[in-house]
Amino acid sequence: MNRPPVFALVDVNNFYVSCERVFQPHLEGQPVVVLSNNDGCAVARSSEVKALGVKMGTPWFKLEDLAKQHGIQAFSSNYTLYGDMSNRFVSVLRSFSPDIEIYSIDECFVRVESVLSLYASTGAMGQAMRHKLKQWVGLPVCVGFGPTKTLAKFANHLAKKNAEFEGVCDLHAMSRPEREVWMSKVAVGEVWGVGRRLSDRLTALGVQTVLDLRNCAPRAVRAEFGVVLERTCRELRGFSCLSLEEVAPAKKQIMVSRSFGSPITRMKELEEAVASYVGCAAEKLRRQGCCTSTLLVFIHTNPFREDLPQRNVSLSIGLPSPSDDSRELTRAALAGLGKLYEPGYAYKKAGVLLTTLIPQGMEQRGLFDEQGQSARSAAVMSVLDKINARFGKDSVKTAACGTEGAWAMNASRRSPRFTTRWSDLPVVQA
DNA sequence: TCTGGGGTCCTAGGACCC
DNA sequence: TCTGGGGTCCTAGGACCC
Repeated sequence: MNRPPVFALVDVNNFYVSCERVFQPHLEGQPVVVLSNNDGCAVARSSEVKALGVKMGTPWFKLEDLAKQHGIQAFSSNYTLYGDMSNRFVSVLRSFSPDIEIYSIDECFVRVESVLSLYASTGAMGQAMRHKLKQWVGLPVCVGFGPTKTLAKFANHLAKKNAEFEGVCDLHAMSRPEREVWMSKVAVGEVWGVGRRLSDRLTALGVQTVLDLRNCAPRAVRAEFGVVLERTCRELRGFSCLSLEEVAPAKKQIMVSRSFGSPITRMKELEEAVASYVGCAAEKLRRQGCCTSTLLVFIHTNPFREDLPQRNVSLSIGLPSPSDDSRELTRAALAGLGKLYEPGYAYKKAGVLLTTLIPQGMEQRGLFDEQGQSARSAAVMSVLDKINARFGKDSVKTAACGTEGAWAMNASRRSPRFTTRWSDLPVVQA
């Protein structure tokens, strides 16, 4: 029963925009963008907006004229909504196959060779996925099938860009010459794992299309570009090098950083922002069941304002013994911030990075730690997390976070949390 | 006026060990 | 004139992903 692997890559079309449309159906067919934090850049575009030539990551202020002209509707990021919709997306996919890797908020790899016999064809399985996800969750997806992850990604790309596939592309169903024709039509930069830099270097060497890269000798690719691209090359040739990661590996670092709604000059506000980020990072840390022994704090000014003095500094702080206690981490971070802060600059962004993450119970305790201290700390943090889980984020936080939030980011265009707050439930008129 | 956030992996070089 | 071999750990920087 050792069938060769068949990977499906299921990807939601314009995920954030599609989530907004589920609860605001009048947006269907309209040009819509979703903006990054602080309403900075366009990070999701409806097909109507893409057709206007708007590129991923375009700053919103550069788009406003075009938006007025074409009636583009813009939304602030509503991560609570997108996260919840993502969970629903995954749970529907699990009804097709138990072998799933959640690759990103809007994409899953699925191993399907063990369940394909339930369908008339691989393509039929793909259409069944599309139909069920649209009906149950309201999200439009494309599906690509291939013998490796990289090829499934490529198939998904074809399904997205070419209407004749009707949202599902199965590379197995093609003849070899047919596959090669498609590979010769797509630029090498579209391959998963080939970014701008590699794409430029490859093109300069005459490797311009997906087919060109597939036809390279893997050994030569390794010598010139390293082991990562060699794997990509082998995957394009149909040898599976990347396996399905069903259990998400524990994070190796936890980062929380934000740009401010408006620049900050005062220490007090920086402290509040950093304390808030630490609280958020510490909560993630506890959810993963880890503690940390190193914490990095950074602050910087707005790099786009070349007319203003710039400051970009960070400090790594070692803790006397590993901790997951928001209060201890906050103390350490604020002490570090005190050393970084210089008046006279307009700070635009700050952040916290937890690096050395150690599983709970494996930590090396300090020689002079008091007995029982850790148990008390764990009890307090557990209550804190329970209250916030029940009554909403930030119901309880350290006093260092302040209450004014003058530094908070802009999100004036955010839609309601339709699926996660009683007060935001959509109302259906009878 | 206005430009996101959060990750991973690989490599090279230096410090240090026996 | 002439100075080994094998290894780990850490950091910084570069590349990639969504």
